[in-house]
Amino acid sequence: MDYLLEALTKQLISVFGSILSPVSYKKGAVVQEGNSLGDSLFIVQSGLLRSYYFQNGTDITAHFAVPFGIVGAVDSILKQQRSIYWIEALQCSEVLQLYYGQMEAFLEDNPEYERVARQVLQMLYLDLVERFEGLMFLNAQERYMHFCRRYPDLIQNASLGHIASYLGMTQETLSRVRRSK
Amino acid sequence: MDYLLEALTKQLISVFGSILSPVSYKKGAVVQEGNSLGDSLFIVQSGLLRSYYFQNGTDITAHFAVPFGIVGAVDSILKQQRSIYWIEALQCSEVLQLYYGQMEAFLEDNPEYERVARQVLQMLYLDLVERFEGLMFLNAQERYMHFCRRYPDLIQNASLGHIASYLGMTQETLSRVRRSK
DNA sequence: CGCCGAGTTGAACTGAATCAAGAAACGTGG
DNA sequence: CCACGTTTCTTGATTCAGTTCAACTCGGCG
Repeated sequence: MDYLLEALTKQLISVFGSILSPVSYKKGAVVQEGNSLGDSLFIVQSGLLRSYYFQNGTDITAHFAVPFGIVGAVDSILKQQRSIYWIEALQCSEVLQLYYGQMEAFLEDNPEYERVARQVLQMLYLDLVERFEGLMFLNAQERYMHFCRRYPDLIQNASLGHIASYLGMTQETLSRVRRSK
Repeated sequence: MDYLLEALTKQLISVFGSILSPVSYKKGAVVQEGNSLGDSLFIVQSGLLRSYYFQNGTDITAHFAVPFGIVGAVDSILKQQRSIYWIEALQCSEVLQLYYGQMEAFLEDNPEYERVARQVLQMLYLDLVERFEGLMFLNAQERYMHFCRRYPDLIQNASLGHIASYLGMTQETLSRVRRSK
């Protein structure tokens, strides 16, 4: 699954190379403010980012982005509205910033690359299907085990609370799950 | 939200018109067998279809497709593998069948229409985000109320069990939710 | 040192699942 | 048109996973 992501990301970099800007963030930095127009996607080269939003005042992790991963305010980009998502660097990170407007313009001129954009979206979609089914059919422990297999590196680098909200459980529950296995 | 879907579907019909085949199904008909290569998308013109799959022997509704909606074995199409989804007509229905292979070939020749395909995928994605967040943050009653607002016609045409599994609850729970409000 | 955020642990509570039994609705054939 | 069996829906009693709330531990770091 992840080699697929890697291949796709490399393709993305080679196709959009001319409009990508490398940026570095240090640990804790805000990459993109919420409640604003999120105009970029970020392709992670090293480090770790997280997107999150607030639901009744509590911080909910929407997505973790590890190397070769992509993160962005998808709602803002797809719906042309202010984003609910904040993006922050959980570790010192290097990313390639891709302005969505520039990408659109580029694709306008080079529609033969639309396919790559579509594949990125397909990947996002399939990812979400997996998370959705996890919520539907797996209990807290199973979701966590699945997460550990999928993102082994995150277990040390993301905090309990961040992971718990990503998995749709309280941090107390995740803490108990961890102890019990 | 739904006028957007309607606009997109009309665009889809006008762009791919030459490779769409009208087909009719009577109530209860199997539109596409599961466990096979699902090679088509279906654009609903009238009636009601449902896609579903089996999870530990129980029938889970993945998607309802009302007029202007689209249904297909997305897993099969995106991952090139046998589909877990079955598609059936819940009412006598008229659809436009779009063979995915033909669509790919068509897009190969006319990449300027890739954008339309991407928009369809975006819509599927945003739909799924909404369902995901519903599962995360809403209780059984809230999910059902949301469903009623979104698909008012389905309440009479789909069975309790079909709706319950779509919403991620048992049919007993849905029955109680209905009584209580 | 003492504070502060992050994680742990405990006890009580709760929404929904499960299991089991009936009631209603439905269609099919006599 | 009724009788029958099947499927769909309802209702009740019980159980359980996970939440909530509250207190406590631990490990830095000023």
